[in-house]
Amino acid sequence: MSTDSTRDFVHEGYDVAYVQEKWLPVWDELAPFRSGRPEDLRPKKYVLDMFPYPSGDLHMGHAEAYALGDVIARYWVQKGFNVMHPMGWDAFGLPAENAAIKAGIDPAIWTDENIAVQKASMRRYACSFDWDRTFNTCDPEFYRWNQWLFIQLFERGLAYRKASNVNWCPKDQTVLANEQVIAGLCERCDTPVVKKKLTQWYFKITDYADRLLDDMSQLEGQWPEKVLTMQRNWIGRSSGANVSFTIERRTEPVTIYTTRPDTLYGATFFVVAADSDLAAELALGSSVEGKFKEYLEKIKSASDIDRLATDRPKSGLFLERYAINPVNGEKLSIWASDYVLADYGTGAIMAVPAHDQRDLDFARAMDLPVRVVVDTGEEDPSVSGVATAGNGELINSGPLNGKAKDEAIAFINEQLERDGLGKAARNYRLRDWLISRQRYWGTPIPIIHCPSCGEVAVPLDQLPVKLPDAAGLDLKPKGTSPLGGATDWVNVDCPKCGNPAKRDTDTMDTFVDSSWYFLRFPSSTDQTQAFSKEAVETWLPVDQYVGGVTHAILHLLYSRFVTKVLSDMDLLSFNEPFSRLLNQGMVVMEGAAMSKSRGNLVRLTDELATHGVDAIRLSMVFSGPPEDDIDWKDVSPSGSVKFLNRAWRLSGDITSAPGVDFTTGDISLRKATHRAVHDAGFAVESLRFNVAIARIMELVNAARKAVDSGCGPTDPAAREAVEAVAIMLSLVAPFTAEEMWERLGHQPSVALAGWPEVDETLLIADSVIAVVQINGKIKERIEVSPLISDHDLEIEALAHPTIIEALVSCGVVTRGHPQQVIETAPVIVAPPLLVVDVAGGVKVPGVYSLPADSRVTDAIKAAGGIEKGMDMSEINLARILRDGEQIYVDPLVATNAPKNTAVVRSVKKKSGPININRASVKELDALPGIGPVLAERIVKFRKVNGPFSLPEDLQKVSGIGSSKFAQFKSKIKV
RNA sequence: GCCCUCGUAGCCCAAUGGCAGAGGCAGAGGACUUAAAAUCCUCCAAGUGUGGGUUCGACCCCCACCGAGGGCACCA
Repeated sequence: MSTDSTRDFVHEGYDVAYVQEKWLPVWDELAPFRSGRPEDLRPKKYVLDMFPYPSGDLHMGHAEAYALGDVIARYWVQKGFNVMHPMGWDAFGLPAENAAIKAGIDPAIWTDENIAVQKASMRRYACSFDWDRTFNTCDPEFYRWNQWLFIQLFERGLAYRKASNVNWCPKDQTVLANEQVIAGLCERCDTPVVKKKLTQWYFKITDYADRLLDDMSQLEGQWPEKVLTMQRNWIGRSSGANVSFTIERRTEPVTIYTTRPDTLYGATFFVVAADSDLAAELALGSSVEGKFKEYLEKIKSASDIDRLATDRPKSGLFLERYAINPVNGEKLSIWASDYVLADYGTGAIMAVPAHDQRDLDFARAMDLPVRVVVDTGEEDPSVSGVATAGNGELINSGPLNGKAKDEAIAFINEQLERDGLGKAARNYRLRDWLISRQRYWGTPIPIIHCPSCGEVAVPLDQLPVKLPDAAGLDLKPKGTSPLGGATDWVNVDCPKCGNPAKRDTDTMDTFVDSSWYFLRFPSSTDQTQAFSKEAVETWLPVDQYVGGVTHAILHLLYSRFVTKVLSDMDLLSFNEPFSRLLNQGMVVMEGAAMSKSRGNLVRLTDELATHGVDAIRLSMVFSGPPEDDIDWKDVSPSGSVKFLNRAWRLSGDITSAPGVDFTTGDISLRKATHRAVHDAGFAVESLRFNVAIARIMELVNAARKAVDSGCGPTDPAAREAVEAVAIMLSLVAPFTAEEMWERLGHQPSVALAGWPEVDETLLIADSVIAVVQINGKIKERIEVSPLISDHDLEIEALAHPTIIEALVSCGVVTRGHPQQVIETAPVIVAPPLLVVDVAGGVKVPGVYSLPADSRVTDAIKAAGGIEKGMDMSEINLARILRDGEQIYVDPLVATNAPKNTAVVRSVKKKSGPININRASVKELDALPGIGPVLAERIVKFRKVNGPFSLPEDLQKVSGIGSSKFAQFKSKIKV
C-alpha cells in the first residue's frame, strides 16, 4: 500500500500507515464499542470524556485526554463490563459566531464542518466511542430539551430576571457569568470586563449552596482534592451574624453582616458600599451629595483590574450621617467606600479597625479611632498597622469581657436574638448564575414577554423555539441580541391571553447545555423527553469522568447544581452526577502552553504522520501520572515506536498454535505473565497508567528473553505471555495490538478478547530475598521460599555469623547454639529484638503475621473476627495483602473511618515496656493473649480496685495462662 | 497575604513506614554489518531539596526553612 511512507516506518517492524488503514474498516464493521442495550446483563460502566467545542481539528490536548479516557473504557470492556463511552459536541458558542461574522459563513454550517473534521480524526485516532449515541448541542432536537430545562427551573422560581450590575465584555458585547471573569478579564478574549446595570436571567444556584458544599463529602477521594478545594473556595461559605443598626434620621434600621459579632464593641465607624442604593439614599439631599456623586463617578471609571490591586489605598467619603451601635448606643460615623461590596451581605458593614485589616487601613487613611477589644498579646494595631485576628480575651466589651472568642460569639448571638437586634447568619461568596447572553449562536430563551401577562413560558408542546435563520440577521455584536432583528420571529401572540407579545431575544450561556448533556447519552435519540428516566437509572452516575481542570468550577459546579434540581424533581435518584473525576494535565512545550503566537505549537497531525497513532497514544499515556502536565520536549515518540515494534516482533516469533494449553508452559515465564497482568490491571484501576505500561514493558522484556534464550518460541508460556501483551496493549495501542492478535492466529478484535484471568497461585514468587534487620539496620540478605515459616526463617537468619555478631553486640547473649538465641531473644528488654522482613514486608513479634497473598478478611479472621456493630461496607475484604505486609487489626475502631484504614493500618509500635497502670484498652489489646474484651475488663478492674502493684497481678486478674503471660511479661511494667 | 500540591540518577518518572529503582529517554561498551541504520546483549549513574523530630527502621509521618507549580485574594 503506502510505499512512500514505508521508508519512514519500516525498521524491521510493521508498516504503520498500512496497518492503520487496514483495521479501521474492520472495526467499523465489528463496532466493538457499541454499548449494550437494555437486555444486556453485564454490569455497566459509564466512561465519559468531556465533549469538545468544534473549533478546528483535534489538537495535542484532545489526543491526551482521549488516549486516557480510552484506556479506562477499553479496560472495562476487556474486564467484561457493559461500557458506554459516548461522544458529542458542545456546538453552540462564540467562535462559530465570530467566524460567521468574519467570513460570512452560517454558524451552523461552520459548526457542522468542524464536527465532521473532528469526528473523522477521532475515528483515525481509534477512539473507542459509541457513535450510535452521539449528538451535538446546536441541534434543535437537543436544545428543545435545554429549553424544557429552563422552563422547569422557571416554574420552580429557580430561573428569574433581575436588574443588577453585571460583568460586561466590551469586545464580545455580551454579559458574562461571575465564573467567566478571570482576574477582571473576559475568560474568552482577555478584554477588561466592565460593570453595567442590566436586566438579565439568572439561575438560582445560591439556593443550593449548602448542598453543593456538603455533598462534596461524597466526592472526597474520588475527585482531585484540588477541584474540591476550588469549589469550596468558590462557594465561600462563612458564618457570623446579622446585626441591625439604627440610622439617625432614618426610620428603617440597616442590617449588616459580620463574621465577628464578638467584636461588636470594637466598631468605631460604619461603611456602606459606595455603589449601593443605600449610599445614594443616605447622601440624597445632604450637603455632601455633590461630593458623593463625584466620588461615585470616580470609582465607576476604575476598572475591575484596578479594584483587584489589594494594596490600593483606601478611599471613601464621610456622609455626615450616623449609625447607632445597638450594644452600647455609640454614634458611628457613616462612610461610603468602594472597599465594601454592594452585592455581598447587605452592602453595609460595621468597621472594627483593630481586628480587620481592611477596616484598619481605612481608619488610618481617614484618621478614625481604633479600639482593641480582643487582647491577643500582639502589638496595638493602631501602632503596628497590623490588625489582630487571633484568639484572645475580650476587653472593653461590657458583658463580653473576659470571655474567649468562641464563647463571646455564642454569647452575643444569643443576646442579639433575644433583644431582636440580630441573629446568627451565614453568607456565601457564590452568586446566582447569570445565564442570558446577547448573542445569536445559542439556545433561545423560551419566554414570551406579554404586556399584560408578563413573563410567560413557551408551552412545552411548542418547543423547540428554533433559532431564526442567520441569513439576513446582523450578527455583529452591538450590545443587544441579534435575535431582536428577526421581526417575524420576535412578534408572537401571548400563549396566555392571545394578545400581541414579544419573544425574549437573549440566548442561553452554553454552560447550560453542558450542565446536563451527560444525561442525554443514555437515550440520545428520544424525541419525547430530555432523557429517559429508565435509561438514566441504568447508566448514571458517570463512573469515570475525564477532562481538563479548566472546568473545575464552571462546568462541574453547574452540572452538580442541575443534577440536584432534577433530583429534587424526582427525575433522578442520585444527586451527584460524576462519581469519579480525572483531570488530565496539559500538553505543553518547554514549560509553556502551546500556541501559534509563542511559536512552540506541536501539531497533532504532524506527530501522527511521523510516528503513527499508537506511538502518540502510548507516549501520552506513558509520559507520567495522567494529572501531570506533559512537556512534549521530554517525550520520545520514537522510543514508543521502538517499543511497539519490539512487542509486535514477538507476535511473529510464537510457533505454538492458538488454543494451546498454557498450564503446561514454562513456570517462570508464566509467573512473569500473571504478575504483569495482575499489576497492570491494578495500576489501570488506580489510574496510574504510566505504571501499567511499565509492567507491560517488563513482560515484553521477559518474553523476549524467554523466546531467545529461555523456554523458546514453542513453549505455551511464550504464547500466553505474548497474547497477554497484545490484550494489555490494546488499551493504548489498538492498531499494534490488533495486528499482533492476527499474527497470533486469532480473529479480530483483540478489543473483545477479554482481560486474561490471573491465576493467583502464580503470583507467588519462586523465592524471595528476606532482608534481616537488626535495630533497623540491614545485616544480611538471604534467599528463601516465600512460604517459609517464621521459625525456619529465624533459623536461617541465625545461621549467619554476621547476625549472631550483630545480636551479641546489641546485648543478646548467645550460648553457642543458634537455637538458644531464639529462646533468649524475646526476653531481652532492649526494644528491637529481631526484625525479619519477608518479601519486602515485615514480621514483628506481637503482630499478626499471615501467609503470603492473604486477604484483609484473613487478617480479620486471625484477629478473632469482627466486633458487633462495625460498619464493614467501606472495607475491601478481598484486597490481597502484599507478601508479608505488616498489618495491625483493630476491632475497636469506630465506624465512619476512611476506606481501608478502619481495620487495617500500619503498625505503630510503642517502644519500651507498657505501664499496665496507665495503658489504654488499645495498648493492652495489642499484647498477645489479651483480646479487646479482656483489655476492657482489665481497665475496668483498675478503675475499681486501684493500680496494680506487680506485673504478675495482671495475670491473676485476667486469668490467662502462665505460658501466655510469659510471652509478654517483659513488655509490661507497673 | 492566605490555602493546597510537589521536590528521588543528566531527563521523564516508580517504590502499602521495611533491600532507594519498576519502566523509559539520554549516555558508554559489545554482538551482527563492508559500513550505517535497525535489532540484540551488557554497563553507567542518585542515597530521595535543607535542617530538626517521631520510630527498631523515614522518599513516605510531624515541624521549620528553601525551591517549583497551582488556587484564592478588599466576600466584612
